[in-house]
Amino acid sequence: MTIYDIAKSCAVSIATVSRVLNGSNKVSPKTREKVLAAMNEHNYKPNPFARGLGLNSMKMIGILCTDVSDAFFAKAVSLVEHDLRKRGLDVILGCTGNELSDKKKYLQLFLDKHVDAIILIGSPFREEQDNSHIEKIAKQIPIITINSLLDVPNIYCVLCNEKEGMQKAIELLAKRNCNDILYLYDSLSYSGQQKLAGYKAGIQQYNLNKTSHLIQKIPRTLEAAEAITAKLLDSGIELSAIVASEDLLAVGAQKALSARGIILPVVGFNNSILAECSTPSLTSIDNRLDVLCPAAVTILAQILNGDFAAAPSKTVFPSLLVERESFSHNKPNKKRS
Amino acid sequence: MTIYDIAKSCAVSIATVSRVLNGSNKVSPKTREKVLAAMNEHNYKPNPFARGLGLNSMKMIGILCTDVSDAFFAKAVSLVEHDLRKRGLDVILGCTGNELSDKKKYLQLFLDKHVDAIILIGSPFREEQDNSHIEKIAKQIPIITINSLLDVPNIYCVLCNEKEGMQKAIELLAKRNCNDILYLYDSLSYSGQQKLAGYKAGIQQYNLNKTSHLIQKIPRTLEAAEAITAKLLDSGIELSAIVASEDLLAVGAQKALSARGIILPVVGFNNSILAECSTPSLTSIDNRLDVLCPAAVTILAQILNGDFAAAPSKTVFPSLLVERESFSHNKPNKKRS
DNA sequence: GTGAAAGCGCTAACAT
DNA sequence: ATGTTAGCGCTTTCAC
Repeated sequence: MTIYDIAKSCAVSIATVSRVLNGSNKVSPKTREKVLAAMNEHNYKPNPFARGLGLNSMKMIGILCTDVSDAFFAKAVSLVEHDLRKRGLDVILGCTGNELSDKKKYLQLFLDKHVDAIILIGSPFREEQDNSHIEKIAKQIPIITINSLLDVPNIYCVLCNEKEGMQKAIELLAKRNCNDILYLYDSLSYSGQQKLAGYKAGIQQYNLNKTSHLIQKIPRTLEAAEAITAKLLDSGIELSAIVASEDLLAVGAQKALSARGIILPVVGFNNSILAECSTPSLTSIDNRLDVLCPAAVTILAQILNGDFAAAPSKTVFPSLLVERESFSHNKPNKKRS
Repeated sequence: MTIYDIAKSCAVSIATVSRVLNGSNKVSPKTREKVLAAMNEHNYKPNPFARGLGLNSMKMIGILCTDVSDAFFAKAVSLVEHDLRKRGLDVILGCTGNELSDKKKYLQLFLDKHVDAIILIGSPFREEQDNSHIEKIAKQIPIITINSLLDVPNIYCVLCNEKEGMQKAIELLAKRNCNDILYLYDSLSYSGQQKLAGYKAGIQQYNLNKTSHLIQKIPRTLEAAEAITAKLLDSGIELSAIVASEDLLAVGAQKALSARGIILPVVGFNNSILAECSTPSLTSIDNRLDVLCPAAVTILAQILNGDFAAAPSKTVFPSLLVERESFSHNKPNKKRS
C-alpha cells in the first residue's frame, strides 16, 4: 500500500495525498476527508524510509547514556522516552560505557544515522579536558544535555543545582551540631565537581572540620564505601555525619555503621529506590529528573520547530532534600536540647 | 557526499560503489580497494534513509519493555543493546507501561517503522487471555521474548527456569527446618505464575505448611510488603521464612522483620542491586539475564541471516540461587543442632 | 567485473 | 485547491 494506491482510490494525485499526510492547509476539507477515509480504510502508513529520504529526517532522537542499567540513567531514559513519544518522536538508544573512544563512536554513529537531535544523559559526557568531539557534532545537529553543562553553541543544558543542594544538606547537618562530616564520592564528572563544591562551601560557611581525611574518593561500589567507612570508624577518627555523592555509597556507609551499632546521620544523592530500601531509609538529595527531563524535551521540541529564540541554552532547577529515617533518626545534639 | 561523488572520484559507476558497500563479491579486489580508499578519504557514509528505501530495512531492532526505570528491565535493555550494537544493529526503544492498548500501539508503531525484529522484555507482554495482537505482528516480523513464553510461529522465547529456581529455594529452606514459609508476590504474569508454581511445588514436595494465608498477593511496593509482613508477624502467626517474587518485596519484608528485631531467612528474586544493598544483604534468585540476553541476540542474528533452522523457538536456562546474609545469618534449627 | 537505467515511496517546486 | 514532475540516494536487474 503506497501513496499511489491511496491517490488512485480517491481519484486525486499523490501530491494531494502527500499534502494531507503532512497537514498542509492547501487542501479542501472535502478532499481531505476523502483521503483520510481512504487511508483509514486501507490502513495506510507512509513508508518511513521514503519519508526520511524526502525530508531528511525520520523524527528520531538519539539518547545516549553511559549505562542504562544504572538506576539514575534508567529513570532519565524512561522519562525522556515517554515525553518524546508523546510528541511523536522516536527514540534510538545508545549505551556508551565510559570509554571516550566509544562515546565518540556513538556520537558519530547517531550523526551518520541522521537523527534529528541527540540527548546526552548525565555528566559523564562532559570530558575534563577536551570536548571538541561534542562541539563538532553540535555543529551539525542540536544536542541537549541533562544534568551536565557544556557552554557550546547549539548545545542546550538542563540541569539541577546540585551544588546548592549539597550545601543545604551540610547546612542542616551543621545546625544539628555535626562538625565532622565525612564526604564520600566516586568521580569528578561535572556533577561530581558540583557536589564536592557544595560540600566544601557548606563546610566553609559553617566553619566545620576541614581535615582532608574527611573527603574520600572511592570506587563506585557498595564494598568500597563500606570499607572506607569501616576503616575511618575503627581508626577512632571523630565522625558526626556522612554525606555521599551517590545513594549507593551512602548505603555502603550505612552498612558499616549498622555493623557497629553506630547511628549517625547519613545523606545520599539521587533519591533512588536504594534510598527507600535502605535500613534505616536514607535521606537523599533529589536532582529532579522528573522536572529536568520534561523540560529537556520541551526545549528540544522548540528547537525542532525552528523556534530557537524560545530555547534557553541553560536551564537550572533547584534540587530537593528528601528527609528519611537516616536523618531524623539521629539526634547528635539530643543531650543538649 | 553521495554515492555519486564516490563513484566519480574513483572513475567507476555507482553500481560498483554500491557493490562494495554491500560486500558483493562481484568486484575485483583492485577496484574494491580503490573505492574503499575513496570512501575513507571522503569519510563517506551511505544515507541510511536511501539505503532503507532500497533494502526495506534500516537494521534496526525494536526493544519493548513496560518500564526501563525498573532495574530488571533496565539490565536486560542494557545487555541486549550492547550485543545488538556489536552486530551493527540499531536499537529503538519503547516503554509501553502496562496498559494493553499502549502495548498494542507500540507494537504497531514499530511495525510501521519497519524495524527488522522486535524484542519483548519481560513477561508482562504475555497477556492472560488473548495474545492475538502479538501473533498478528509475528506474522510480519520475527519476535524474540526474554523471560516470557509464547508458543506462536515466528516467536522465539529465551527464558529462565524460574519455577525450578523457586522450588530449589524452598528446598533449601525446608532442609533448614522452615515449615511456615510466607510467599509474597505481586503479579501473575507468566513469570509470576512460574514462581508461584515453584513455591507450591516445593511446599508440596516437603510437605510444609500449606495454609492459604502464607500466600499473599500485594502491590509491587516496599510499603505493601512491609505492611503485610508486619501484620502477619504481629498477628502471632507462625513464620519461619519469607520468600518473595521480587527483591523489592523481600526488602519490604526485611524491614518489617528488622523493626521487630526478628531474624528469619528471606529470599528475593532477580538478584538486583537491592539484594546487595539490603541489610542484611538478601539471598536472591538470579534469572540469568547475563546469559538470556546474549542468547536472545544470537538467535535474532541467526533469524536475520535467514538461518531459521538454527533458531530454537524456546531456549531455557536454569536459574541460580545467590546466597547472602539473609540466609546464612539465620539458624532456625540452631537450638537443635 | 562493470555500467546504464529503472525503480523504491515519498516531498516539494512549479504549473494550472 | 489540485496535478505534474523532478528529485532524494540508494539497490538491483539487465546488458555488455
